[in-house]
Amino acid sequence: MDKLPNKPLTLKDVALRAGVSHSTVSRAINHPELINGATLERIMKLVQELGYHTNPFARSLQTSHSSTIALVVPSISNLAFANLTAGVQAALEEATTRYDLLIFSSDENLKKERFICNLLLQHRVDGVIFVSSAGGPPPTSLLPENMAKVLVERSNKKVDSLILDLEGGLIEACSHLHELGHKKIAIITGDTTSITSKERLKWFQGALAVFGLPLATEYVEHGGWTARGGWEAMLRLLQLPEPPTAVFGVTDTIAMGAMGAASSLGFNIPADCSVIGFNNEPGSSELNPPLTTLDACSFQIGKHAAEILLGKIRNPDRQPTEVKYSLRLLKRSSTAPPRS
Amino acid sequence: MDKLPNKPLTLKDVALRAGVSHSTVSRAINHPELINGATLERIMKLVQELGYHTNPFARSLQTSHSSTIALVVPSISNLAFANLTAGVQAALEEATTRYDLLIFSSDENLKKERFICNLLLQHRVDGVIFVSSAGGPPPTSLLPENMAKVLVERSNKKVDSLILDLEGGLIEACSHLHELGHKKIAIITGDTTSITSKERLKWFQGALAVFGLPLATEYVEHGGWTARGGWEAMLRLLQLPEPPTAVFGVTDTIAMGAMGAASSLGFNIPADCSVIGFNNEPGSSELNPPLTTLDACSFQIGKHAAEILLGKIRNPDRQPTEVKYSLRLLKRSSTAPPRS
DNA sequence: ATGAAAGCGCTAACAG
DNA sequence: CTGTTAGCGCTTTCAT
Repeated sequence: MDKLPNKPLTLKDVALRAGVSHSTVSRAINHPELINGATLERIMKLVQELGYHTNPFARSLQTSHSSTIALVVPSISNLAFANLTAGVQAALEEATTRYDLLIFSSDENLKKERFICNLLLQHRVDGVIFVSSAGGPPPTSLLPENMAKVLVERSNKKVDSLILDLEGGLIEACSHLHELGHKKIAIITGDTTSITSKERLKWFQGALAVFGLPLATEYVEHGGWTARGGWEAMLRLLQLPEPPTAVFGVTDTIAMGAMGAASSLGFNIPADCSVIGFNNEPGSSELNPPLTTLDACSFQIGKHAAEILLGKIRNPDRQPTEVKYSLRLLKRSSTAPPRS
Repeated sequence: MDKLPNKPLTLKDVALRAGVSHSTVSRAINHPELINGATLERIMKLVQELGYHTNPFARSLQTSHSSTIALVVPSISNLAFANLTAGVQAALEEATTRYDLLIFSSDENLKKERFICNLLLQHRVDGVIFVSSAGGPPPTSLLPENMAKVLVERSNKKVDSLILDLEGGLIEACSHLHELGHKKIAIITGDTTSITSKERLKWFQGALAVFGLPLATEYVEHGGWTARGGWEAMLRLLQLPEPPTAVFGVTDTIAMGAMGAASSLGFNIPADCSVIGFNNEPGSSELNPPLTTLDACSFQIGKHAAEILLGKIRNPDRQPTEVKYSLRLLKRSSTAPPRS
């Protein structure tokens, strides 16, 4: 008739019923190989029946690790990052040891990123995955040397990192456009300041150069990472005295907005203007028209990042590596030869 | 020259330097009003300088609350839920006391949902927000009475819940279609089993009835919650001997896929077929054409849910309430009169 | 207003 | 193989 909010069981409760000491129960759970077969069985059955669960606070206090990892993304409400997050979750579910996932949004804001680092420190997460942080140096320096880290889309010799082969990917994209006969090719980046934008712009320009194509300043627009931004940028591009015949959006979302804008103006995609995106976000192949894009395998990368992180936690002495993902160009219907 | 991975400071470290006992430091942090002004100041300055942070495990072990809340969504890589998540994060950031956010995906899977409940139990989260759980009764019964909970898009007298006014919203949507002159209206749901699908279908059918419109069985399709699914469902609909002149997708993502499919077949949206979505996901207004949709304010709802949860944690005795969100129909360009 | 002491539940020596 | 013991770092009576 215990009316109290049933207090969780403790090791002692189990020990009492099993007729052993609480440390034996602890051992049974953490190092079963050290326990007599019969006793072990008896204990584990009891644990099952009673539904005992180790108090994570007590355990963490003792072991000083939290079984928690953190993921820091610029924004969770961005399909590519949401996808990457799902990949991380998937890896965590497959892992043999349970890890909880704490998610933070940095909003591409350096100050907030530092604040988050502080939080990670306080909460003593076992590891952290940083995705394409804001400008400046990755904030990993604010974190203890011995905290496992992996960087995504940002490189740093001293930390494991997963990066994209922007050079190769953008050459492939520009090659495609070049083969179709495009000469006037514009780009819509996310913003003017973020490293992500700058890098994609840089390699895009480099790729154009490979084909002897210049990049006029008026062909560099900024879309604020949103569909709306892509829309507005496209409007500006299309109003140019000499509008581009092809546009690269540094994100599918931006590219989608660009296509919407063009269509709203009565332009036909791809006949009047080709569009290429980046990420292969879910749904991009169902747009009108289906979007040609560079597939960045966000889910896969998230999963891989988590696997690397878990490995690093298990074996902290492994040398940091950098793995480079190549981008695959998915040719769909948003690209075609320019109107002659 | 301490080479060790600098161990975090403890209360004792601070106490030592401040020339007081560790309990005084603890009090200074948790109950400053009990401490002598001068001492308090001295201690807090030290805390600042040294960068001391309470060890969360020790505190939680003592207080048995975790300063962590959980969010359980069907899938994080779904724009509406990602948006809702962002709303939850926003509320947490604005709150006076820090709470960490643990995120779980239930995949609309009852078994997994139960597993997650188990996890929540083990991790002793202070509260949980369940979003449109899988079929069956909400799993809140598996959780201790005294754990704060809020349900989103699922109602339950005994728990705070946020629900959508599907009835009103769908009547508005159908009214719009009816006024435009549509008679042959189809629906693409998410799946055949989930409560979310069933409810939206039910109220859609009810809304059609309000205008004297029947819903033929062949006008009920299922899109698996994805753009691809919406695409395929639309293909089936359009191949019917008598294809619908308007389609309601229970999700913008599904509706987007439906529009893409129609376009790929050479149909013009909205001239040949109107499309209405649900959620007003980011980007829906930049589609080709911009999608008419029922705005479900996901971000706002997430934020509100978190606020309610925090209130509940603070004041557990408050009566559970149910707040109903009305849906606003955003008329954009994907709806028009049917071809005469 | 402050200190001493107990103990949250657990893990990991250390004995036996 | 198992029990005893000593903390992990903190909050909170209970004294003073």
